[in-house]
Amino acid sequence: MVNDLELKRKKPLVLEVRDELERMILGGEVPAGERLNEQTLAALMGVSRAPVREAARSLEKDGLVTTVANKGVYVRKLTLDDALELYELRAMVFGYLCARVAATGDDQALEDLRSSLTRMSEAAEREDESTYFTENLAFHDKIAEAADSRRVADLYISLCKEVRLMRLRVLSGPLALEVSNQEHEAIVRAIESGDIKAASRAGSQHHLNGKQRLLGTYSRERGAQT
Amino acid sequence: MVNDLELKRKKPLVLEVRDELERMILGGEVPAGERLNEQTLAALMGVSRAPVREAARSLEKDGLVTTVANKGVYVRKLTLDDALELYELRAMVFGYLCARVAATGDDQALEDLRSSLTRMSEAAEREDESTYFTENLAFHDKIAEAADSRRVADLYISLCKEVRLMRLRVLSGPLALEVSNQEHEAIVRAIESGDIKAASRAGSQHHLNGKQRLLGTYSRERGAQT
DNA sequence: CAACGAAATAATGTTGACAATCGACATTTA
DNA sequence: TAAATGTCGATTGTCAACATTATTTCGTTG
Repeated sequence: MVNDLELKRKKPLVLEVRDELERMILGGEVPAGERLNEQTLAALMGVSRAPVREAARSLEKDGLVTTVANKGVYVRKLTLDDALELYELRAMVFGYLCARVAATGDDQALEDLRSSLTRMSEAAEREDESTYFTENLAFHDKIAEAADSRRVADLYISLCKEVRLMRLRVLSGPLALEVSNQEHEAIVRAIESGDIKAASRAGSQHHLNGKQRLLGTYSRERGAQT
Repeated sequence: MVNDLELKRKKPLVLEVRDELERMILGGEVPAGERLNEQTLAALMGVSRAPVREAARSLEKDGLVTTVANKGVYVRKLTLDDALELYELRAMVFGYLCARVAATGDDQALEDLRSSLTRMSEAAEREDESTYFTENLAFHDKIAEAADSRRVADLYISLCKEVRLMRLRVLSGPLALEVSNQEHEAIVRAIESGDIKAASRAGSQHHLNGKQRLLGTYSRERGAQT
């Protein structure tokens, strides 16, 4: 439930609202294409409309919603083509990030990545998709951070959130987790070796493979439909 | 029949403010790092603070300003490293856009690009840097539009604005214009041929060359400085 | 005289009310 | 009947006032 962001807040009000809205959107509580009513949401959270507006603008910055003048903000609806483009763009950006990490050679970051790798491996063996999912996000975030490029890292994180709008489950089934983590390991190896081009390739390829998995999922669903 | 003047007058207030602020920032009227005072600007433009805030958020979306909680919005200040990263990111994205244009094969777009090319060539011969500058922007925008990918095109346009924050004049001198336009022609040729990879390479290389020109400018300035 | 702290100041954050705008529905007219 | 127009309701856009936070100033104290 979304009721009452209590008064004992420590974070700025706008962030509270923003996080709540983001959770609702990415969690699928509000379907794609749905309009977000300012005053309704403001009343629900017990705040005024201004912070809701600010939060909506913030979400727009991340591509989660679109604003139509005099009409309101709508949860962004992605077509399959949009998603495929996002995958390609994200693949490029991630390749760039991996290359930068390989170039800097941050030992601490590498250690973190390694431990993240083992946690994912364990989750994959247990077929614990939920844990794998969150740890997977953390792994990618860590690479983004280690690349030491605020601007590009923010873009990458934003792109990942956008992709999540489609609420795809391409990472389901024990095999998918295993394959995905092998790609992660390839990325870390390339970074460790300091081979910039290899790191870029491994990073890009990881998301491009995700795109192929997505296409596979869709054609399978289409085949199973009717 | 549509009356342009009336449309301009009826343009939403927020856009009015946004464009004015963008003009002031990109035009260099307000220096980088400067704080934008909400009520001062509101009073200056004869509006309330709300539209100024909205406009500021919009500019933040494009990376022209940064917002610090409880302190205000500041004109983004780019370090040389930031700019170099932006050049690389922009090069990737532009390569992607060029590849897409090559893949779609839009004849109308190609014709527009060709005519833009000749206009730039003429401006280069006249050493008319101002005209070349605006036509150059239009050329790149056209490619972004023709790529038929709203999301990526917006990102690219946004990146170009960000780069302009540094107010660099890498495109000065008759030779620079000539060289730049040769790269443009290479891009169009690659697109015409339908060679996707060549188009991607040509597009990326164009901005990467720009990065090198920027580095050259800086080292020259550093050399002349002391 | 330097250093610390509290009050004054100025800015942003937040609020509720009002105005402008858009879509839907009803009414009129050819 | 159907097209055009007028009205109504709902929602966003805008505004001025208040609350909170950060900074600066200035007086006190060691």
